[in-house]
Order: sequence, then C-alpha cells, then structure tokens
Amino acid sequence: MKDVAARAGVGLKTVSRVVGGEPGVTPETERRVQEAIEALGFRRNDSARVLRKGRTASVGLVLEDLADPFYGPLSRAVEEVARAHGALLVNGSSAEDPERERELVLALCARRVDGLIVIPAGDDHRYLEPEIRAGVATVFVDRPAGRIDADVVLSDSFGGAREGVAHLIAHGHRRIGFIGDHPRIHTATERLRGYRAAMAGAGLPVDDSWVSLGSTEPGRVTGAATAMLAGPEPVTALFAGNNRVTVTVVRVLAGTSRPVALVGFDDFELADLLRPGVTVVAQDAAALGRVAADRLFQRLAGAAPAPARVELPTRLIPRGSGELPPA
Amino acid sequence: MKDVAARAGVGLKTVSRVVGGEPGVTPETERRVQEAIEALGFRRNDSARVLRKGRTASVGLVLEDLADPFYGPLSRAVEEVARAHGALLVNGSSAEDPERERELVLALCARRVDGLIVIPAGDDHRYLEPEIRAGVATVFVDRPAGRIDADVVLSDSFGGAREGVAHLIAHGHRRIGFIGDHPRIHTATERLRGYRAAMAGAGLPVDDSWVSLGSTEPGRVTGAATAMLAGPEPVTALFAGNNRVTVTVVRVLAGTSRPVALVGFDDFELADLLRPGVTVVAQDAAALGRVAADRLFQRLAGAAPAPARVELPTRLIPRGSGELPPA
DNA sequence: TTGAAAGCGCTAACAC
DNA sequence: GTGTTAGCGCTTTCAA
Repeated sequence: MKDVAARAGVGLKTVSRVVGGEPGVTPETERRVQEAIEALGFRRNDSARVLRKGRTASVGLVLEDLADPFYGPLSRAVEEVARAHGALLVNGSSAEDPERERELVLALCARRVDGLIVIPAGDDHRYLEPEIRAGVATVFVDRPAGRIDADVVLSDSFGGAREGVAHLIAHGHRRIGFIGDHPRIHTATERLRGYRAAMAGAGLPVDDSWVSLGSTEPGRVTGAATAMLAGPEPVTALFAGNNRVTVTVVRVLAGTSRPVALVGFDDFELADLLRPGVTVVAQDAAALGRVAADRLFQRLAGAAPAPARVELPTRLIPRGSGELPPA
Repeated sequence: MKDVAARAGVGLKTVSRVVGGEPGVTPETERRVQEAIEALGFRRNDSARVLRKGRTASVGLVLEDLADPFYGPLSRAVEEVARAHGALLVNGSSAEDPERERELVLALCARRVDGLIVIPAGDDHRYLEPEIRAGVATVFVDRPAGRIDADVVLSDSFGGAREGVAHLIAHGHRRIGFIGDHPRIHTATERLRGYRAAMAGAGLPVDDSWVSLGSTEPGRVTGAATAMLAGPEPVTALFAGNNRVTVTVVRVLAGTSRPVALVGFDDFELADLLRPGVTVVAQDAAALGRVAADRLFQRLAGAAPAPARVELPTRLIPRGSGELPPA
C-alpha cells in the first residue's frame, strides 16, 4: 500500500480510501491510485485490516465429518448465509473426538473468527466460556452444548423416532429392534427415548436384546442386526438411528430371506429406488444450517437474546420398507 | 499479552516465549506467566501473529458445491493433510460460477492463505498470476487451470470413459448414448472424447442424437435420456457422465419396461444395492484431495518443481447394469 | 479533499 | 534468562 501511494504520488490514507471504497476522493485522484494498484498488482492484506478493525468477517464451522453426506448440505447452507453477510467459512472435522473438537474450536477462536457454529462431539464446553465472554457468538447445531448455556438448533429426534416406531407398531409389529449411535451422542439417546415412548405408548414391552447403541461402524451394526434377527423370537422390524446405520441395515436385510420391516432416521439419496423403498424419518439438514447461521448473524449484528433452543420438525416418508407386515 | 506481562511482572517477550513454546524461560517464570494467562483468560491473537510472521497456517479450498457427495471425501482428505501440517481449511463453493470462483479465490488471497486448492469453474485463471508470483502455492484438482501453467491433479476421465463404453460394447451394444455435464467443463469433454474413442475403436458410428451434454439438472437429463430411448432405433445402453447424471438416469430406467444397460462415471453409495447393481467407472475422490494437498505442502515447504499434471487411474466396477445384453 | 501520526497485538533482532 | 525496540500493513484520529 505504501508502494501504491508512492507510485500514485498520494498519501497512504488516500489509497486506503480508494481500496476501502470510502468517499471523499476526487475521481482524478482515484484514477491515479487505481492505475498504480493495477501496475503493482496490489491486493490489500486483510490480516492487517483485521488486526486494526477487530473483525475477521469469517465464521468457524466445526462438525463431525465433512465427508458425511448429512453434513454436506448443512455446511453449504451455513456457507450461503455467511456469504450473504460477506463472511467466509473456516471449517474442520472433529472426527467425533472431544479433544480434537476443543483444539479446533480454540484454534478458530485464536484466529478471531467472528462467530462459531459447532456440532459438538464432547459434552463439556466450559472451555468456551472465556471466548463467549470475549464476544465470540456461538451457536450449536444438531446436539446441545454441554454444561454451558448457549443457542442450539436441532431436529426433533425424540418426536421423530417416536413417530417412526409408532408407524411400525401401526403396521402390526410388536417386536421392534433399535440400533443407534454411541450413547455419548445426544441424538442417539433422544431417539432411543422416542423408541421407548412409542413402545410404552402402545403398551409393548421392550426386551433388552432389542436395543443396541454403539459405534456406527458397519461391523458393529451388522452384528447387532444379525443378533436381533436370530433366535426363536426375532424382531420383525428394525428402527435405525441414523443414515449410516440405516445403510448398513439395508445391506443386512438384502441378505435375509424373510422380509423385515425397517424405518430409518435421516433421509438419504436413492432411498426411494431400493426395493422396497426405505421408509425414513427425514430431517432437513440444510434448514438446520440455515437457521443456526441466521441466529449467529443476528447475534453478530448486535442482538443479544437469551440463549434459546430451536427444534425443527421431522417428517415421516413412507416408501415401503416401513409398511411391511410382520413376517 | 501486555496485561499478562504486567500481571506476571515480566516483559512482553517472555510471555511471547511462553505462549509460543520457545525455550529459554525458567520453569518458575513460566509458571507465573501461565498463572497470569489462566487468570486473565488470555488467548493469543493469531491475526497479529500472522501479520508479523507472514504465514497464516491456513489453506483455501474452492470447490463447486460442498453438498455434492463427490466433494465431501475430497474436502475431508485435504483437511486431514492440512491438519497434519498444522493448517486450517478455509473453503467456499463456487456453484460452478466462474465469477463467483474468482471472487472467492481473491478473497482467500486477500486473507493471505498460504496455499490454494481449486476445483475450477472458470476457464481463464490469468487473474491468479499476480498471486502465484506473490508466493501463493496453488494446485488445481479435478480439472486443469485455464490459460495459466499450474499443478493439476485429476482422474483419467478419458481412459475411464473409454473403458466404460468399451465394456458396454463388449457386452454386445452398438447403439450407446452418452449423457454428460456442460461442455464448458473439462471432465465432460474428456469423457465424451473417451466415449468417441471407444466407439471408433470398435468401428461403430456415433449418431448425433446419441450424445447430449448440458446441465446435470434432473429435468434436462431426464429429457435427454427419454429421447434417446424413444423412436424406432433407440439406444440399448447409456453411459452417464457423472454421479448426478447417473442417479437421474437410474430413476428414468426404473420406469422403463425394456432393460437398458448403464455404466456411470463416479461411484456412489448404494450403487451395489440397486437392482440391477449399477456398474460404474469409479474415481477416488479422497485420493484426488490427498495428492493435491501433498503437492501443495511440498511447495509450501520450499520445493519449487515445474507445474505438473498428475492423472489418477479409474476403476471399472461391474455390478450388473453394465452387463445387461442389448434388448 | 487530503495526509501525518499513532497504534491494533504480536514477534525478530538485539541488547542486557 | 530476560527485556527493549522496531515494525508487520492497515485504519483511525485529527489536523491541514
């Protein structure tokens, strides 16, 4: 910038004005400055700008895994909102590791992102308290924050699961299995709670062997499903706790002779083209991201409402697998 | 930091040493500084650090659409490599709009990312010349840069498509349709070239009505497929130019009575569970990201080889749809 | 309309 | 081992 000023024969501040689009510069002067900028290939250094202004025009997004199809649309939605506000997105995957989440979040804070959207892996976010006090707007998505009071936007896991399981019950099932994510994860326990509520609501008992929480790794899920489908009194239907579980269960069921009903939480591409089509409880990942980002930018614009919990509804989409009668 | 120094009763530089993990500080002094840091909830401001050091420890990733399942694994792979080098990822979607790509890239440069990984939307990247000269390492992925000489990592679109089409020919097809992405996109034309090469190699003519390039929007693709399957001499097989086209074609074929063979470029989840399973030419999106990021960090480490083109092999995965005989 | 000086928070270089 | 000074590239303040 110094060089540009020298070449254009003007003061430093004049260049700053032109680059920043501030008023108060003669067209003629502006032309000279622009010329020097072109000639020197000058681009303003935003790091210096940030240092001075205190705002980075960037928001951090910490999620579990960028490669998971559930998070793609969510990220994209956050990005679009950020873009509308002139902000860039800095993001990272926690790989469902609380320590890695913490490192990532603190790294983002050190870079002074204006705001933070977090899909938490851990269950204790007190480490964020100083940051939030220091002015970093923070919104949690998909799962609530642990041990701090913060905005959270999530899907109605409890209600969605209850509706999905009730759907199976309505189609005559009485022995229904539940395979879900690790119990450390909020959505997993909420969905299990929904399952239990639906069973209890219909006066049905739940056998311990019908419930399996744990890693969504295919081997674990396959083992759980196979076990529930074996024995003299196998389950006649399965409820899958998220998209990865559902996909693995579909694979298992493709290999069984007797038809087994299935409802999965989360919609996924091509679910309608499988035979039978997979009945799902769909949540709107993009809406989750959009609502969270909107909330974030409200706060960045100065609004300071008390932290709130927003719960988005889910939608049951019958496609065949959930309407199969008990074998 | 000033406050920390005051509270600990030490000089500014000593705090800097402790925070930066530099040697040459008594354990006792270090303890006092740490204490002050805790008490004040101090976190180093990386913007200032960047300004001083000249490196941001961040890399920019510009792709077409974060929500596209093809880019998820690619982003994640880049992220992992970046993480191994202590860098964060700043990313954005160009939405296949050259102007938006340019804005995004320049915004990233203004923030002084150390390096840039770009999946180009446009075909003229001369606007990047000053940046590259200024030291921003740049690697293009999936498609080559336009009108500048830069590193590029891509899949063997030509060879993969040729192999896929040859596979259909080997199974007896002579009238084969090709539905691909917009001709502006490098991979689309390369795959078309592969198609033509396979047909020519087998001495088969190509009717103009068998080839359709354009948007991957479902309506357009459905129209193209339907047209090729109509008339007295319909195609007996289709080659789909990318994952989105393939998915739409699968939907169209699910509604036809007569069996039509299909090979798609790009693998996708559940392709094996459809009936018939979808034969694909698979590319390794994660490898694409990993190789590109490795190359980027080599450059950042000081290596300055001439820009090179790395082409990753594709793999034909027969699953049924590509082995159907002509109707 | 324009510019000079101060300073954002940090680290490199060089004292002590 | 520790502190002091200068300055990274920009914007803010205030004077011309």
